[in-house]
Amino acid sequence: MPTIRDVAEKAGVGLGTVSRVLNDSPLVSDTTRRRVLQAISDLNYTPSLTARRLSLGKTMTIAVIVPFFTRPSVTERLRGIENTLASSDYDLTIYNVETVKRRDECLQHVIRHERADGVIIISLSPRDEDLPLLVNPEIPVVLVDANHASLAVLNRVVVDDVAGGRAATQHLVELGHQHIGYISDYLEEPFNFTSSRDRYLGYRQILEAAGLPFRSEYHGQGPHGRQEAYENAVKLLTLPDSPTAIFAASDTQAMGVLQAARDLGLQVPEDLSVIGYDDLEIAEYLSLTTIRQLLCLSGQRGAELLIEVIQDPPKEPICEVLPTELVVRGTTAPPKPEDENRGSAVYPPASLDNPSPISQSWHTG
Amino acid sequence: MPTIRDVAEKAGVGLGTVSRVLNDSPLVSDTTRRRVLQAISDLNYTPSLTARRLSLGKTMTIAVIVPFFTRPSVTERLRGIENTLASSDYDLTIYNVETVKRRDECLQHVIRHERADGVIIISLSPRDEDLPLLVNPEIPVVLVDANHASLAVLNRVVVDDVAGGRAATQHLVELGHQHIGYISDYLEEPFNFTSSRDRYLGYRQILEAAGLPFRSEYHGQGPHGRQEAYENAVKLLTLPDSPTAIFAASDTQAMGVLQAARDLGLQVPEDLSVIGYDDLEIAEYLSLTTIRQLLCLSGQRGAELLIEVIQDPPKEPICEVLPTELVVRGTTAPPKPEDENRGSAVYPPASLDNPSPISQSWHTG
DNA sequence: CTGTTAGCGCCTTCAT
DNA sequence: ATGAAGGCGCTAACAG
Repeated sequence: MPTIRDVAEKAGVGLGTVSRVLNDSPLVSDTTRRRVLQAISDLNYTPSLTARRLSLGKTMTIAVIVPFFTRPSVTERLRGIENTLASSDYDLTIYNVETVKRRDECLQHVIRHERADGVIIISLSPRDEDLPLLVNPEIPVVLVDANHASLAVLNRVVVDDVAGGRAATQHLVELGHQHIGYISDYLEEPFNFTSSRDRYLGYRQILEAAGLPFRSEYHGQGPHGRQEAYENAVKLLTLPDSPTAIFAASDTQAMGVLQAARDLGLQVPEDLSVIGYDDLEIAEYLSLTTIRQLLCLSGQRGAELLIEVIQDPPKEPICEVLPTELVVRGTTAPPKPEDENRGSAVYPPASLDNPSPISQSWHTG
Repeated sequence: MPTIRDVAEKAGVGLGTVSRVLNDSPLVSDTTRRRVLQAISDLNYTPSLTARRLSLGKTMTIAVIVPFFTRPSVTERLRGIENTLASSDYDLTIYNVETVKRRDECLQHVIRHERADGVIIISLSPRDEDLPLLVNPEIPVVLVDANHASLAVLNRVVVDDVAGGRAATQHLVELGHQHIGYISDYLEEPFNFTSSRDRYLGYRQILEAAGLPFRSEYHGQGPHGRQEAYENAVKLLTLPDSPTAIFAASDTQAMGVLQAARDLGLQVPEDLSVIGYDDLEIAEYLSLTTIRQLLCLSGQRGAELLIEVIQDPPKEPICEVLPTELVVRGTTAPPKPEDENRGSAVYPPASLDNPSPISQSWHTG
């Protein structure tokens, strides 16, 4: 493997000159430059990234710490990051986090020296005990999708999930629903995700504003996932006084709700309205009403912000808020009139123990 | 930022000694080691990865070149890679490729010096002109999901997609279908993906074995994607003599087929059988019959293989073949008897120009 | 304009 | 068991 020294010899020039043409400095005569270039291509030489990193004191890479990076919402964010990094000089290294232990490892090791020039942390909202690490970090940090009062000291790109939660709930209220369920991740879980909590707040705010009581049995929490949401939805929908509408904290969870409705023989949106959150690509396929957030853009802005911050650190932490938008499709409609005075519904329990494979059937209202 | 030299001074030892305890060499007395360790923790010292890389001549990172890394099948593979790398000392850097130009850039730059100790290339089947780069690479290369005769010289992890294509088609034939369509990516496209082609071969083989004619109008090709598959499916299903079953080259494309069936008022599986490929998580949700391939495992094996190859290069290229499996769910069934002698079906063209949002309804046979 | 020199931080001989 | 010295490949500052 040829080094810069070999090139210098071959071209009959000094070592520094080669370096200069490599970094296209203007301080090289055209003829020398040509000679060096020739030698470079003769030797099939490529500069060593590692050596250059050491010399420059930069790693030329950006690290992303991300939980569960196969979740569609997460990959969209990553795509935004990758896209903007691709047109920069930074490499992208990914640390996927699926356990609390690994999250802590990553926070400790990655943010420290030499692994990256900057870090983007997705959806992981640092605990108070992590803050010291992040507030005066050795390398710049940008948080994406982590909203927390105490995070005001950090650079971040967020969405107003409380407002999103309000928008979703408001939509259902305006349709005339009075029995509105909410299905989400555990509000308290070890990763300290904030989105379910914030959307929950918005949900509560609208209920209150509309004079509707909050009922804890209308709130199904569980691990993130379609299947878990399915189970929670079944619980809500078999309640004596079951909701006529369900707000799911993500499109994935909304899919579980739709599945539950199907298996219980409920028509969507006639018998049950469902609204999701995210506007994944699949939401359109399912004709799912949802709250759109700009996932890909959040990654893009996060990466752009990080690069800015690396280039010149801001005095004050920067916070960028991305908008949300209600997208009305086919899974929400006014409740049936008779739902007003319905008693306890009875469903064939057989379909629960042994849910029929698929018998889906809903129409736009 | 403290260096090894600071630690040495603080501990009152030589620079080499610190290095030794860092790499837990046995050639250090217990007392000295303790003293050094103390200094390290006092100074909150961490060794510089970059310097160590340069000195060791290793990058301690593995690069993955991957097209369209937001596709679910791809992220599953990536997850397998990430998981096995997480428990190793390697970092993972990702090069996402969405254009041919970028693919070529990546092949050129990444495989060359110093960016990584090894490369995993997913689903990108190198052209003959790329082979020289890969056959005597500067760093080890493992291909995942790239099957090609001329690739026998490379390490790789593959699935027998021809067999998978056969299995899918065979299943439909056994159910009694005689009019079987195939919807896939373009068989020839710039990225040189092999999967659609191989599955196509399997499809053809079974048709022939079953004495069924191949009809080119039964093969819909287009760019990868649900929407594109939808449009192709509509074409097939509005043919005068439309197929009673469709084999889609991926679950994503199968979703487009299901959507088309829905919009055309066809019941699945009564009027139309659909089989996909991959067994994505969503396949179960959709009760989609499909060919399962072990996506996550393919990534895992790829990473493991690469690490092996880095540690000691094999004499002969290693090829590992992963199995496929037919998973029968609710979208395939025998054709209706009356389909045998059906003429040209007539569908309301309105539903094509303005497809109804969702009116899905199928049952297991 | 260009050659030379001194690091960047660490690992690894080589003496001791 | 340990300290000193040389080198990994490159950049940047300094003379010329």
